[in-house]
Amino acid sequence: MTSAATVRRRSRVSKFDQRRRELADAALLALADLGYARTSLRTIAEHTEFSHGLLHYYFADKIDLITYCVQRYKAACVERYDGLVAEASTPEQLAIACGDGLADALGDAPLMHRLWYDLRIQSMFEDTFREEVAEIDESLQQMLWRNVRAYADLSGGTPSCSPADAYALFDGLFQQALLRHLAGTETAQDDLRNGIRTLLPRLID
Amino acid sequence: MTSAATVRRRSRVSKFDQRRRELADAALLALADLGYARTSLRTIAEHTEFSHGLLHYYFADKIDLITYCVQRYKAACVERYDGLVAEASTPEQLAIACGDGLADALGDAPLMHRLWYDLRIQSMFEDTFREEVAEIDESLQQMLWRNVRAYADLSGGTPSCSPADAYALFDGLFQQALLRHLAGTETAQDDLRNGIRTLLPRLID
DNA sequence: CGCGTCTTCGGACGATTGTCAAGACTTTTT
DNA sequence: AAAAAGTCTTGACAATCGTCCGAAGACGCG
Repeated sequence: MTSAATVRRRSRVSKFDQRRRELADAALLALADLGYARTSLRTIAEHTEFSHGLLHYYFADKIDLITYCVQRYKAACVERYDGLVAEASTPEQLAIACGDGLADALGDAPLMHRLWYDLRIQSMFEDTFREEVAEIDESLQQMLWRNVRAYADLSGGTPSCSPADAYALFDGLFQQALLRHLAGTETAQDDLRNGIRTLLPRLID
Repeated sequence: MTSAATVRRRSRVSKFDQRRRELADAALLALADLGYARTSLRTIAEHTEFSHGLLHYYFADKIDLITYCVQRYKAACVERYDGLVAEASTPEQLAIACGDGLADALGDAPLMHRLWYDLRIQSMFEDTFREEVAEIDESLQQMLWRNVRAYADLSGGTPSCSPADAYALFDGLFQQALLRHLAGTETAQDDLRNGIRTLLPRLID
């Protein structure tokens, strides 16, 4: 195989992958709008400039598409939260930054977070996504644990709970705030901010 | 209207309601099996001894049925958790009892709790159940708050967070444990037990 | 018994679903 | 330019969905 052929082939493959990503991103928008239970392949296609038949050219079936969507979502999550470990010189600053960060995330993209929780629940019924979902949960847990450790360092203590427990506690606050936020409660973001800020010191000895 | 007629009518009405409850309970089993997204009226009927047409005799439409299911579920929840405030003479005993209680609930009926989380997510997409779901959340929050207050009394302190935050934290631990339990993690129940036991003292000043 | 009301059944409907295949259009290769 | 490969549209399919309806069964009352 010549070098030129390799480049050409690579280009085709990458174009194929690029369209896959494009379609998956449109599908994510549809899913965020309607939720897993109410999203069909045709409504997904309506979120693109293409027809519904094309989806089966780029994806084997619906499960394949949604699995790929979840992976895309995960990539976006990791990328977004990777540089999110706030820089702060005092534990109070870090706690505030952490609360603000999560409250902003809640306010900026509530529908995407709603979708994430939806898919995570679906993974309890269908084991097709289970693995992917578990990986996302894992990376979110690690992201949060970095913050907890940074807070412990700044305050001169050590974390007094497991990373899994810390993540579960933060996630509980976030999900409850999302629930209220979508129900129209104005104070949901502020409550989350305060909840996070007061939670952090509780996790340190 | 004669007295006899009243009795007859009452009897008819109560028989009508009784069958509604019966069908709703069967529907809950189907929902617990398959989840909201995958449960149709015909699969619900297959969980009963009746045909699918009967469902529309007792319920106006599918939303009516599921709404009634959620109400039934709520009634069961409140009844179950109302007498669950453990009797303990030391804070340590109460913390252990609380952890054991939630861990047992997780182990006894994981599918029902999975359904609860599913419906709570659906309430974020469809506002039909939103009210009912919020009421259930409220009662669960109150149940947990009774335990937190009892713990505070026994340990001679006062709760240092809001009821909503306390519930969110407990719920986060429970949901994460459920996720792991259904994924096959053997230690999920024990982790939940420990998580609850160590969480309670953190909420008290 | 006969009549009327309450229950239940089972088939049918139109709409929607996931899937697929045949063909048209576009781009690349020879 | 011809041929080939890749991309996209369209229409159809079988299955399933929620819903509705006519008829048959069950039951109570005169």
